[in-house]
Amino acid sequence: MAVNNELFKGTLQTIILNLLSENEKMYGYEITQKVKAITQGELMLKEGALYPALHKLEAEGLLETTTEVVENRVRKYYSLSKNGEKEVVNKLQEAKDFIAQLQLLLNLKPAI
Amino acid sequence: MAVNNELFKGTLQTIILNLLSENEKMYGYEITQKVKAITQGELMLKEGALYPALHKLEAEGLLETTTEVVENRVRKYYSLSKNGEKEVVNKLQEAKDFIAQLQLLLNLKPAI
DNA sequence: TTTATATACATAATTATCCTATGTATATAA
DNA sequence: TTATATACATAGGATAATTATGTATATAAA
Repeated sequence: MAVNNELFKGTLQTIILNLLSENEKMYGYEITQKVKAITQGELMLKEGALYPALHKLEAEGLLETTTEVVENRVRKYYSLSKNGEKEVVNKLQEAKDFIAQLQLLLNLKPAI
Repeated sequence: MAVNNELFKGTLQTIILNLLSENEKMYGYEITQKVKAITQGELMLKEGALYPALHKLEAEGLLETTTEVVENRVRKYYSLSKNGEKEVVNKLQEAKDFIAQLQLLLNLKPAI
């Protein structure tokens, strides 16, 4: 029973940047598997969404890459640049604000 | 300081349906003002997003309309249909699941 | 008086983001 | 030899929202 992927629009960059803030370096396929594991298979990050997003973040200077060959297959590792480290803080705050506002709008505010 | 509207993509229908589950009937302009008030001006619901969304929900049979003339201006009131009342429950659950997964992915899970 | 703002609806054109489908390539299990 | 997993990449299409524009009335400000 997967979640409605439509809702995750706009959150992909934040998810990628946050994963890379917790792991020194990750490669694309690894990111898809990590997302799958964290959400217990509910969110399947598609290649057609992931790779363009990674390329865009790299073009914006938020990610840096190194390539390694492992078992005759090329792996392209991504890691946060200095700017990426700064940006992930902003993106996470944006996400927090977004969730707070959405909970307000939908009356989902948990009684703490 | 407005939130990143990009993140709200996909949540608009849920927001509209939820507001209409709390109010017997609302008209478009009223919905934009209500959203503005709830979020204290952080989320500005644009007409170009709202009206097409209302028309779509009506076309799907989730909303019903009545028109009234108030101070020489036409108001088009929207209210939940029977199907709309059922659908708002599903949409809210989807939103809850989405928020939970996003909090997991971004390590925003509050320590309860 | 005419300009700006608020109210009230609507839609066309553009932009952004994601998904589906497809392609290349290696390794391993069935 | 077929399917599955690993690993990257991109073209084409779908969806949804934004921007811009249009119509129209009422009122406050300049």
